[in-house]
Amino acid sequence: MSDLLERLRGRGWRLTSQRRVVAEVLDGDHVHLTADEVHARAVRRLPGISRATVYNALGELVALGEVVEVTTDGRAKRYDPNAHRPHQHLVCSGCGVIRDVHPHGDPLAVLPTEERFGFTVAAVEITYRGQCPACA
Amino acid sequence: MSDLLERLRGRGWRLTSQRRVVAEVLDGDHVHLTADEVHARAVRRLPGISRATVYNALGELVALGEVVEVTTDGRAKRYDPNAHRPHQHLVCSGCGVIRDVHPHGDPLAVLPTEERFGFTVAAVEITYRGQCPACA
DNA sequence: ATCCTACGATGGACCCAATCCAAGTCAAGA
DNA sequence: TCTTGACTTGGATTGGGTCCATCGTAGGAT
Repeated sequence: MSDLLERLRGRGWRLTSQRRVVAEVLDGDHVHLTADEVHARAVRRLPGISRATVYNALGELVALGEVVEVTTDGRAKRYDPNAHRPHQHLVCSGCGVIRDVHPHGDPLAVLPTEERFGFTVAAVEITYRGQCPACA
Repeated sequence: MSDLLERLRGRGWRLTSQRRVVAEVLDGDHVHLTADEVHARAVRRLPGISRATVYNALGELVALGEVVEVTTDGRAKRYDPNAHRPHQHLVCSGCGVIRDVHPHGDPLAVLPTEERFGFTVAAVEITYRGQCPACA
């Protein structure tokens, strides 16, 4: 975590108590929190921190590549702090729980050139859907 | 299209002029429209059709498996009438244009058993991201 | 240690997509 | 043709997110 804060400072990120708390919340649990959940946890550590500030900090962390946004349900975006380890997501259609998963091979490789329509393809996001053991 | 309407009637779908128009709009162009875009086109054919009705009809078509919802940008959901031909999506990070694509092989097969955590995996959604020729 | 100032935080208004609801309408079976 | 339960309507409401004017402060300069 201090690695993260150091990295951010090195990039000219002004280190405020609010930003520190948001970064700590994301680092604390290896989960997929919504912005409101991040805000709720941040408030516990720093009462009075505003929702707008949390949104700002999350947006900056995403822009800096430290956190990735995932939208698995068409509702609130979720923030995944595991940005430096490439992975995909497995989502339970029943309860919505999300697990990080690692498919075999390079997911980009299975898209043939003639199916790329001249695009320069840079990234791929995969969502596997099914029922978790508890919901099945 | 009349196939679709017949199929829906066969399933007890009460065929109203509004539902007919929504189905026709989706069938007309092979595109990925937002609910508001569907509404705008539906109004041209049936002035006065309400947004709520369009949302209702779209939700029913999705539930019936005739249309799939796609959320590629965290904003408005898009409705893809090409539900019976399995495919994935290639999205331009610049202009947002969406193309249907067909990767090689079975996308489910690349997820090893030990990465499924006991889930019964039923479906997979893949979004490839890159720059289209015009934006590159 | 103190000052300066540009960058960050605040919260309340605002926006967009979507859903809800009570009242009115109508498809289609009898 | 009648009847009725399913469908439509539009206006209010919700949920998630953004905007903005004002206030506060991190951290470099002195």
